[in-house]
Amino acid sequence: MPAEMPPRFTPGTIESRWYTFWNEHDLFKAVRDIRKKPFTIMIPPPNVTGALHMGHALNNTIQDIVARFRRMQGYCTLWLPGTDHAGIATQAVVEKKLLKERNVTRNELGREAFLKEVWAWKEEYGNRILNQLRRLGASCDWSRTRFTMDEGLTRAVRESFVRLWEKGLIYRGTRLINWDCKLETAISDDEIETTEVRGQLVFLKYPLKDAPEKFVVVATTRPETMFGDTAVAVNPADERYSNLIGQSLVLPLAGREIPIIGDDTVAKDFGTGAVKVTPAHDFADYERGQRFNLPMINVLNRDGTLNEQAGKFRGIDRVKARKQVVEELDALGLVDRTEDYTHAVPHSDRSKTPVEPYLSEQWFVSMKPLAAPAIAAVKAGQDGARAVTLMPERWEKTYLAWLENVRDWCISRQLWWGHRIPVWYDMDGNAVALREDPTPGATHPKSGKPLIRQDEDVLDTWASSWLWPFSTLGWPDKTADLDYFFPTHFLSTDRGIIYLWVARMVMASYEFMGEQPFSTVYFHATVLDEQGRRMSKSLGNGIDPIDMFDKWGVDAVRLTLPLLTSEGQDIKLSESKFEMGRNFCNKLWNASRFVLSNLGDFEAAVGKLSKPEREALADGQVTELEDCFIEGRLTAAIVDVTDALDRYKFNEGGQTMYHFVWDEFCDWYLEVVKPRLYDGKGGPASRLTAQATLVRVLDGILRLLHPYTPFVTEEIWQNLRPLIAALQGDTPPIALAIAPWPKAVKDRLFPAATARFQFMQQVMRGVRNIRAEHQLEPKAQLRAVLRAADLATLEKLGRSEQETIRKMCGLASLEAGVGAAKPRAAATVVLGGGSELYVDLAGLIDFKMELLRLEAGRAKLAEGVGKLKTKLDNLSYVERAPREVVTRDRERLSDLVAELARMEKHIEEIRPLAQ
RNA sequence: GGGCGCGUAGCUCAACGGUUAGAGCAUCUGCUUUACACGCAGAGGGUUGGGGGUUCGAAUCCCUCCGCGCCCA
Repeated sequence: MPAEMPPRFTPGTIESRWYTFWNEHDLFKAVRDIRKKPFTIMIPPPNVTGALHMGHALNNTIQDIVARFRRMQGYCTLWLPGTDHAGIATQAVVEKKLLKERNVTRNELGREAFLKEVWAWKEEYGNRILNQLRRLGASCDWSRTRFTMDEGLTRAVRESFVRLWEKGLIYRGTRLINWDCKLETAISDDEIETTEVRGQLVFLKYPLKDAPEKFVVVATTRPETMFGDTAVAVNPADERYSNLIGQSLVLPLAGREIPIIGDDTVAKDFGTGAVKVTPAHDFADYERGQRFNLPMINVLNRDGTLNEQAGKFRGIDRVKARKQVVEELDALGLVDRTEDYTHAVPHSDRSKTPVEPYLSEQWFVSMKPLAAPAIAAVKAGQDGARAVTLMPERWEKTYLAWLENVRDWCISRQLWWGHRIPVWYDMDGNAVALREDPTPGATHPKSGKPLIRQDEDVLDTWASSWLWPFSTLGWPDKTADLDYFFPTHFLSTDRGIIYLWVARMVMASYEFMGEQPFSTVYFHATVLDEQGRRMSKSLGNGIDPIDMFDKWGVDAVRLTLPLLTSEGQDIKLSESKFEMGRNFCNKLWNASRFVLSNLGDFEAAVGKLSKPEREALADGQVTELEDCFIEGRLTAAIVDVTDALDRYKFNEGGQTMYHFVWDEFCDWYLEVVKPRLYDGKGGPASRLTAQATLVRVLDGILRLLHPYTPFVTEEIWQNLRPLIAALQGDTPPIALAIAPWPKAVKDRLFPAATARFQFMQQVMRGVRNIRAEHQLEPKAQLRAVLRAADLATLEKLGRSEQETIRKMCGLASLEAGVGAAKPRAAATVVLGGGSELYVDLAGLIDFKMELLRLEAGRAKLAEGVGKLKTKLDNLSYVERAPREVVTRDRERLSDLVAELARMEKHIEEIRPLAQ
């Protein structure tokens, strides 16, 4: 055993050591190879301002499992990493920093100087999250790291913009958009966080024009927007108001006349059933305004203060104005009442201020024409195949619902950090989009007048990330990478960005590449806290993955996360959950210590073999029962794990390995094989076979586990590597990370040996059960008798297996035979298939206990018999159920009946002893 | 309001319509057995949220009610 293997697995040092090793040998570099199939994963680029959170840890663990699995399977695997420039977030971070450190604003600095500052910040801090991914063990091709503001990706953004422009799919228009009053920019839905706010619902009285003493009362949480009201809407089915439809109201303070309109989308039971309509400051009202052709009156300035429409309230911030307007109206007797009211208010994720729906001139992309192919992509064709498969499948519905009702995309942002909109204007304001910056003196292609200025705004960050699957490979150039690695194969992401990113990538890919961006999209679980709440900074309930890496080891975290969830179900996480992964890693570590410590003489022994002898050993031509058993179980594990990973069932693969390593390899094989290693059981040949089996099976385990726990498996495997080399007579790969994925050999399932081994397990469990239930001295040497049902059963247990049972169960003797006699005073275990096990307990126990034990067993059997009888007595069951099901039940019943009878016989035999 | 999901052992979760519903943690009983106490050997623990239906057969499919979560409006 290598001296450096301590009895507890200590993850710390080996993690960085192997990560460095893998990279120094360029093992993750995807080198195009026409003989290999490509397998491509594009990382969902995290914000360059970001820090690794648990969602990232899970998502990137999943991607790394797939990447490592495919790499080991021999695919030319590319996992391409990178970050996005996160326009608003990054600009906000740098603005804050400048204000704090130098007390300057970006406006004081000027656009160019400010952008220099942002780039400097990016160079210094922008790699944090990528380094955290390295810590996680991510097997990315770092040589291909991309950033959405790279020269190449910038060119891609520009090319895409101009192409859409040329197709007439980009237009400028005045629309209602989400406005961040603090940052003074349009923002996307993604940058909005809806929070519950305690506010007030104010009931305002709007007088009827023709009967000023009468009022319509409207309820609102934003009274200050009343200056923008251009109607009051009621449900036409609402008897309280239906007769008023068509009449006019006089808008207080403003004195304007506004109509009462009938709109069946108005909720009769909300507030008073009459709502003020403010098309320029409310999304529902905006649509209402369009339908009813209402005027739109903007009452806000860019900074959130009221504008001249608000008369004397002009220049006052909307929140302050809210109070003042109510006071003023109250003085006029126009406030009916106020109620406390808790409601959901959209806040800007960045500035934490309430977002205002704001009417402004922005650039938009027409989405309808782009949506059609993206819709077709997820729908199954005639052959049942689809270009893009969503997992779990149910997200198709969400995806389709969005695309089928897709609205035009506001792509302009009033920021400096981002891709500047490649649109230039002449002196008359005629716009043109250009691939290259215009040379001095360039003119507008249509007006012929000189282009005098570029649009000030930048594009939404998503306008670059929707190109990510191909811009990262060199598009718009026709590169060899693009040709080889695209379309990509697997995308793992958060379901929260299904619209913002996933659907848009599919649209962009069909538009610009003519095919799908990826074949499978996997929406991973959301990581919640112990109480099932989303982890968030404001709640402070987040668990920092880096802390968990330090505390439990990266492998433990990586293994635990997929083990905790089946596909699509969210994870309720607490720190202590990682104990499971930590304990497993330690188990694997110690099993390996055991194996390696018993292989000191292995290389020398193998060296003495002839070539055919060595090859037979290497081929796993095993003879002993336990060797066949564990080889068979390994084969089954290979089949199951490969299948699970092929289907992206990470939980299943992890469970399979957990169970195989712990319950089969450690608990049974290692224990059974010990006498051959320690005590010379079976002689030197048997020892060598055991050693070869240990090498082979541990090698297989390490390979199968490597995608889940890359560090500990690599560490162990490197220790095992010389032994693998000796056994195989060749040079294994330099690292487990690039070792071939195990292949299952069909004829190595060994079903007969497995059944025999399981019989042996049954016997041993029987003895252990008796020992425990009767609280016998652990060291008491017991005499056991196995009465086999028949010769075939008896032959399941060879001399060697009987010895194993004796040794592992602490038996003085084990007598086995078809006609073996039951000792007079014995505890009994009725085994399946007609065999029985007796443990002679004369003078050792109170047989009242044994009577109770048997009676409990009888009750269980009787219950089973009862259930099966009822089932089989049912004629329609026998007639309608599949024959094999009925046959199986019949056999099972006759077994149980026989067992029950024998159990009863034993009870009667015991009864006199229990007096 | 519309859509989606969830409710199974004390807790967290599994379980292609078909053996007596399984794991991990927790609990209980033993154990310093020379890989591992981050361990070993045993055990207990369930009217699968309630009600109804389909079926030979339901945790699983349908309806309904109750509770919880998410998305869209």
